[in-house]
Amino acid sequence: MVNIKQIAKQAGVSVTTVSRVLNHHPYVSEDKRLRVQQVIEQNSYTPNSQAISLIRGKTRTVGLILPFSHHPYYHAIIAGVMEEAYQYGYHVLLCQTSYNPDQEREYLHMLSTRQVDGVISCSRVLPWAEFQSYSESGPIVVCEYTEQSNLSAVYTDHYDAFCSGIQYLLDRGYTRIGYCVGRKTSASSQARFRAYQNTLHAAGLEVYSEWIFPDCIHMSDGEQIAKQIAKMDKPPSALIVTGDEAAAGVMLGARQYGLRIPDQLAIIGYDNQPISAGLQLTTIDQNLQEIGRQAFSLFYERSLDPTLTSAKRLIPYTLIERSSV
Amino acid sequence: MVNIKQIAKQAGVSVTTVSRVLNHHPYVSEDKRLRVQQVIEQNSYTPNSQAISLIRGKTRTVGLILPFSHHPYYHAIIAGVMEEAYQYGYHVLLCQTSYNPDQEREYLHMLSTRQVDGVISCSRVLPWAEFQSYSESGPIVVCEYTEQSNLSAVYTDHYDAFCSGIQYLLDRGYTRIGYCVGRKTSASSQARFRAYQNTLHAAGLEVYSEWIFPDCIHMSDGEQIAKQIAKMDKPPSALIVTGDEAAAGVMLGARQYGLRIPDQLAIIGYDNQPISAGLQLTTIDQNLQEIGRQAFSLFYERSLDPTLTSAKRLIPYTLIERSSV
DNA sequence: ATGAAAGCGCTAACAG
DNA sequence: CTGTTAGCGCTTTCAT
Repeated sequence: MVNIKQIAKQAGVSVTTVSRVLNHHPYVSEDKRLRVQQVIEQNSYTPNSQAISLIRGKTRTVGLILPFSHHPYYHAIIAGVMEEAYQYGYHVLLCQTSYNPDQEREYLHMLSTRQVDGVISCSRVLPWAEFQSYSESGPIVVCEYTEQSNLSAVYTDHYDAFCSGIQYLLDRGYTRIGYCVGRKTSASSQARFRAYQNTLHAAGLEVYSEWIFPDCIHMSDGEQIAKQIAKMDKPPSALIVTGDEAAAGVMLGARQYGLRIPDQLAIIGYDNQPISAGLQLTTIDQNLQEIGRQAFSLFYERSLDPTLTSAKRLIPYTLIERSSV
Repeated sequence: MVNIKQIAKQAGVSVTTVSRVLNHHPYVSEDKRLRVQQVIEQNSYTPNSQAISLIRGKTRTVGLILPFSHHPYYHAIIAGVMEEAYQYGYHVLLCQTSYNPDQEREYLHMLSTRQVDGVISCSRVLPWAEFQSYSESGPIVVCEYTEQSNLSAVYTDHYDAFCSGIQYLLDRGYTRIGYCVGRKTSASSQARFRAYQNTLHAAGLEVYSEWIFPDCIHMSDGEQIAKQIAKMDKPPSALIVTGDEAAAGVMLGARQYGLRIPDQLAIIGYDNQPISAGLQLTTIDQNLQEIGRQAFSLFYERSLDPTLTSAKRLIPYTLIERSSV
């Protein structure tokens, strides 16, 4: 592997001059610049980015932490982050945690070891205090709501979005409303539970805990839930499912188990994934790609100017009406 | 940021000793080891990985090149690569090319700049000769068939898989067989065309070019094709669609445009994605996750032992019978 | 068992 | 405009 020293020698100049040519500095005579460039070409020399990262203290890489890379929800965010990162010449290091706190620590730790300039997290499992402590080593952006002062955040108002989904169902005469979420303990699931309680209470309706289905993430989860509902004595007549993939599962399961949509079961999905368009599924689009883009740009701004304080960005959602309600 | 020198000073030892402790070398007295470890803890010191990469000439990172991160096909491969990479303590850098040759070059170039130890490519657009030239700087694995001697490859026998799909349809009495592919010019599409021609000719059937649909990648593409088919004077009665997402689109479109499945249109998908299970779609599973895993392990072996020559690995496929045929 | 010193490949004062 | 020099933070001979 040829290095800058050898280039300098071959071109008969100092390494500094080579460095200047490399970095497009002014004050290099035209003939030397040409000579150096020629030698660089001849040797197809390229600077070692490890050395540059070491000296500059920057890697132009951001870590993207997610629980698993197997779900369209994360793909949408990945796509948004990648799009923006590419714009600014940054690389994205994929960090899969499987919700394992040790693995999460390990990845956050890359901030301390300067392997990445910052981190974007889609799935914190560590307690906020510990999680936040890593931000001493570089900007961290989370894709969920937080009040932690050192963390930047890009998020959907899940409470509000859920209320509006429920209200949409109420407005259309549905009174037996249920919902499906992913991990019950997540902050967004808790916000949704509050939204559910408050909106139904306000409408003078009762809340049945049997109509709340947790651990509904993949298509197969949705199918199982449809199966359950088909057997219930007192089934919900409408369902909000936080994720189009799972919602699609409910739809397909409903078909299998003889539930007509939307007559017997109305469904609102989440995220406006391609599948929701295909199935004519009404859905709440929380604009995941935009969340990814904004997450990167929040990281980027703070990376350029470390004196910047953390920022919070609320991303608006849209209810997309199709024919599953 | 505290460095090894400061740790050494605080612990009253040399940097060498600290380095030894860090790297679990023998020949460090127990008391010094303890002292050093304490100081490391106190300062929550972590070695700078840029410096280590620089000195070792390795980054423990592999670049994963793909055209876009917006399709379940790539997610499955990503998941496989990530799984294996994690096992060996490697990181994965995501490199999105949008099929742009310049971008592809740029990413391959990271091999020369030592930003990654190797590259796994799911989407080569550069000519083989140029593409292969980058392998001088490190191992490259492609997820497609190639005869290039310096490239490792993990691939499905697309010719064979396609033949068996067509044969499956022929065996069930279908004679008007068509198919959908992604990019028509890709090597796999060409193999499929040959498989199509040869198998149909062997069966004494004619080949209609109108039954070959290119650019069928996303769900919406599939829907459009169903629409076209519904309008055709002489429509195919069976279709192989290389990708379950697109196949799902065809199914859903078929429903919309009044084609019964499988009576009026039989469909075989590809990849055994979750959606195919949901829709009861018969599909050819080319085991994408395994392709990802093997791709990493091929990279890994060559990275450990650079004298190793390139390897080719054929991954078997399976036809999964459900009810769309 | 321990440390001094020489780099890894590059950038950036500083001096000319 | 150009080159000398001192590091960036770490590992690794080579002495001791």
